[in-house]
Amino acid sequence: MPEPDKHQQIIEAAVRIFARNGYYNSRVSDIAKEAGIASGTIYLYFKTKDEILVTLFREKMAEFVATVRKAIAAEPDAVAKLRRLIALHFKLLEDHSEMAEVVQVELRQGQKFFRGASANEVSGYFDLISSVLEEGMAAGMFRSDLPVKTVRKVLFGAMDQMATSWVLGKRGYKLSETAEAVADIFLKGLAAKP
Amino acid sequence: MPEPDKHQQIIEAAVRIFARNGYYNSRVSDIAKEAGIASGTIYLYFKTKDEILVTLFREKMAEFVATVRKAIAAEPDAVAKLRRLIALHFKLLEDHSEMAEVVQVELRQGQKFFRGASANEVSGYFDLISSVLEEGMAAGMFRSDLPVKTVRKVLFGAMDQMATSWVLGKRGYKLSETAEAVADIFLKGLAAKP
Amino acid sequence: MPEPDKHQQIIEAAVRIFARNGYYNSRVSDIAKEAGIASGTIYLYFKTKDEILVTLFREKMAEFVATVRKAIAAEPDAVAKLRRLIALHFKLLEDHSEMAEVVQVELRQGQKFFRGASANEVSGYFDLISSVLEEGMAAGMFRSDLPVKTVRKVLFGAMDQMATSWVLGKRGYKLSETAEAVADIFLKGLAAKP
Amino acid sequence: MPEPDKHQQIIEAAVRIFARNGYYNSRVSDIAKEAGIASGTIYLYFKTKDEILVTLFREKMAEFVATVRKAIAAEPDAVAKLRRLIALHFKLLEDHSEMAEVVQVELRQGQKFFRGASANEVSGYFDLISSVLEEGMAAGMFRSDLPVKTVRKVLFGAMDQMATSWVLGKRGYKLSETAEAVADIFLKGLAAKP
DNA sequence: TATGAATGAGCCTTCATTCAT
DNA sequence: GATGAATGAAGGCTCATTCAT
Repeated sequence: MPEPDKHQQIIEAAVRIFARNGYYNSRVSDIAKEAGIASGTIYLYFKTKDEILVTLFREKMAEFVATVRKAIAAEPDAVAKLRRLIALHFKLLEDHSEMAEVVQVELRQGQKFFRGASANEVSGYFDLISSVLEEGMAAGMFRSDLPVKTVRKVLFGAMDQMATSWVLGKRGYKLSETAEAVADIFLKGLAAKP
Repeated sequence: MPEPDKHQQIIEAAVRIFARNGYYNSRVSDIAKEAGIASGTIYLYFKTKDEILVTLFREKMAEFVATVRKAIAAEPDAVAKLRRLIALHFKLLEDHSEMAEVVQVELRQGQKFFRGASANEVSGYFDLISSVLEEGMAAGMFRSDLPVKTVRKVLFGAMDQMATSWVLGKRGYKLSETAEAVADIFLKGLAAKP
Repeated sequence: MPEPDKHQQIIEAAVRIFARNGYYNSRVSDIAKEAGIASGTIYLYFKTKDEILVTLFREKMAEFVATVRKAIAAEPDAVAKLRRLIALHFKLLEDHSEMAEVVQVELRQGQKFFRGASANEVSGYFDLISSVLEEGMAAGMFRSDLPVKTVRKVLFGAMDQMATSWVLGKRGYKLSETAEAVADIFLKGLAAKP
Repeated sequence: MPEPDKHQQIIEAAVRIFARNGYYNSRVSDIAKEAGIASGTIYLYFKTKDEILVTLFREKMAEFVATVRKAIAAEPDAVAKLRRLIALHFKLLEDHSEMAEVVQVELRQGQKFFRGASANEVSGYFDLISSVLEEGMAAGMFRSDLPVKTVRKVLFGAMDQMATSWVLGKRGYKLSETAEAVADIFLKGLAAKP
């Protein structure tokens, strides 16, 4: 009976290793060493090296989405939900900087990440964002003259780029402190008011 | 005397091959075959496989930035420039779909791309965007109460995500037709007007 | 736990392969096949192909010197020691003809052998020869009017050339039977006595 | 009509290059550059890279033997001839230190040098040495109780080792100044006289 | 379950040699 | 003859994966 502990150990070790060296420059044996087990043992829990990456992302993403979903549920309206979502997106990455490194930088491996299994995981988050947008439109708080999909991509892209930039810049400032500005642009736009 | 033609042949072949298989799943010999030359010939023009990727990006990016810069120079004001920039960003990727594949998907190899030499190339584009934003702020067309850097990241992130999504979705629609919606959100914001 | 057996297997296989084809014309995979293992296994025991050669020489040389040292210790005086050393030098090469092939012919790779690590191993043998010479000089059995270093080189060179010539001549006679003549020339000289 | 000049240029360039980097670490293109010609031109004068080495040795060796032969012809008897031969052997190497590097160190490539064509060239020198020895034996100046071949090998080996040692020791002293000691040991032997 | 030694397919790169100009 | 760009075979080394213990 596979120990869930060991599974988790491997995932956590992989996060650290991938964050440090990148996926292609990490050996399975590096992960094993970091996890304090033999490299063969990895294969009792994961079929391939790729599967580690995919599983890691799947699980972390699910956790992430669950946390965000729960948090925004407590907010009174779509605008508040949106602000909370943005703030939390940044806060969670900030608090898990190794994971942020993996997600923002290492996981952007073409074939492996964007296509393939992980697509499904990401779409869970996309759906969550979309639901907030739709709620806001229905409530008349958000404009309804734009395709939700486009709006969702614009918002996600904006947050994602903020995060990537923060990771690449060696995390030299607090990502979460930029949340309000991002929410503000997204809600009110850049144009000067007449 | 190394022919510039051959250099270009190799770059173009590499774009096609990387777009098809991804960088790590492309053999140098694949590129050579695609270019119709012997694999050893590659090494008369590039020191390593990595250098092909980096050079490819550098040159294509420089071209891209030059094209955009020239186009927006003709526009009368910052708002027009911004709309033109967004439209062109999408149009150029649309017209070079293999390059788009490489840039949006394959090139996101952590260590190799974001860090390293390519960082400089990207920042050329970032600077261009920033200059438009600053021009608009100076002219009173854009809000001045937000950090330019943040605004720039939001815009770039939005465009980038639109592009990535389009590439991953097998380019099943016209990316350039989404340009106006993106510009609109960015300028006017999502919030419903009172 | 890396098996010492396998280390030795590889060394012995390498001796046979190098003796047969020469270092530069031997593939690592040839050694692996000869040792009855997979070629990747070699790299669990040696970092590079070069390291096999160097290690091989180091170990065999240490063995050689130890054997000679032990044998001459039993001899009563410097002349007897010298004769024994010459006889054993030849006998040992004769009994390990593949190793002789490698040492006399293949190992004379400029950069790799003479310079570099192996220099230290050779000097162990040189020191042993020198100590016998010095003992003989101190005892008044050998002339003291000549630099020990020169005498040592002359002796070693003479033995070495005898060995090389024997190896190149396909070992068509018994090398050890020439030992006495060599010792005789070295001790008494070529000049006719008045 | 192949220019003899170009042939010689290539040989001289090869001596310098091989002396500097060793045979296996020298590229044909290095030799070409050193000779101030295009690498393809080499192949108008030599069939292969190997042939350069072999020819180089053949020609230099022939020159060497001719010089020594002529010099000793002028000497009155076998002892004088022998002393002259030893002195000249050292002197010539000393005066052509790049060639010495090649001959003593780089040329000792098993398969390529000792066997194969070069064997013939060396034997010319061996014959010359033998002829002096035989002359001395016939004249009663040298002992006749030893096989000429053995005596010849001992002498050549002694000289060769002196030279090798001098080359490896970065030529930090004058090789030619050791000639007398070598001759002395060879003629009178090491044993103390009663 | 756990181990880690062993496997061997895979690939980048080098460089002697060729040949069209 | 001279050039040097082009060729392409060859091989050292890595590392994900397996499997006997």
